[in-house]
Amino acid sequence: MDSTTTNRLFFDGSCHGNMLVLGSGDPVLRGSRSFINMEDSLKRRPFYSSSDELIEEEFYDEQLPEKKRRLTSEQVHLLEKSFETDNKLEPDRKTQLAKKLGLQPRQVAVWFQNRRARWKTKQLERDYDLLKASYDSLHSDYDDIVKENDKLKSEVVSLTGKLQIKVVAGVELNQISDPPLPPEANVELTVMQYNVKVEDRLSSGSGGSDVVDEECRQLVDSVDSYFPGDDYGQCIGPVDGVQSEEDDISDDSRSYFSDVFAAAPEQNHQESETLGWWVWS
DNA sequence: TTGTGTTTTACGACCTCC
DNA sequence: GGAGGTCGTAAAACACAA
Repeated sequence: MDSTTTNRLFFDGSCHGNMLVLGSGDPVLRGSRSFINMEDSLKRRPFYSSSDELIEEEFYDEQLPEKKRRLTSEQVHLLEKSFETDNKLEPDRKTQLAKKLGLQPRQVAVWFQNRRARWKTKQLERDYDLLKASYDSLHSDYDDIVKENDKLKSEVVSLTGKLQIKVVAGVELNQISDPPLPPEANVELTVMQYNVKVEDRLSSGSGGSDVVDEECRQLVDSVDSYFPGDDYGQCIGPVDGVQSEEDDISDDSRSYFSDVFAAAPEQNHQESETLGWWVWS
């Protein structure tokens, strides 16, 4: 048992001779208490319930252990009202309150100390709740942005793939054209149109099957799901001026995608870098 | 009734301010 | 240096489920 524990052993009765009797219907003995530690005997302080209960001084028993008792609801109510007015306790106010409540000034001071501690705990809980609500809101916004980001990314990938297929189509059509299309020709064919033309050519018995590159056919056959791979680059030649009549895009967009086409083989190897900033986590 | 968790009262140690 | 504050904690009082 440490000194603190020892000091907290109470004795019923007080060297100061104060004795408190029970309030009506209250079984709690209202005696004055202090510590058992002899070194602290001079620090002993009596407890009081109310000033008008300080009677029958000779009734107390020094041999009985002190009982810690709670303040009455009236005392607590008055203390609470005072606390609402000001949570700090000036000496005058402390004295007045103690006198009014029939308590030791020290008890009033301790009550305010403990009350401030409880208030602080509650305040911390309120602050935590506010911060958590704020965090949850931000997190929700973040999730929405990530979803929108993913959606836009997949849209870009899909559109880029489709446009690259059209480039391939333009190149192959040029290869099988008789006579070949001039390099600067503006190839305005959709993938569907390309497929029809190629099939017509192949079915004509002209021996054109040797011309069609099998790998490039595969690319054409998978327009919707195709994502640029390592093989498609070899099928792509100079593509300046290629555009589709189906794409309702601005001049700026066109020039952007032209750059994409020209850089496609390189992009194929650097895609993760190119799109890296899209990814937040 | 009893075991257990929570609240309240009270204290010591330490810190800050005048 | 003293008064009064916070902080951490002990222990009584209290609430409540089993």
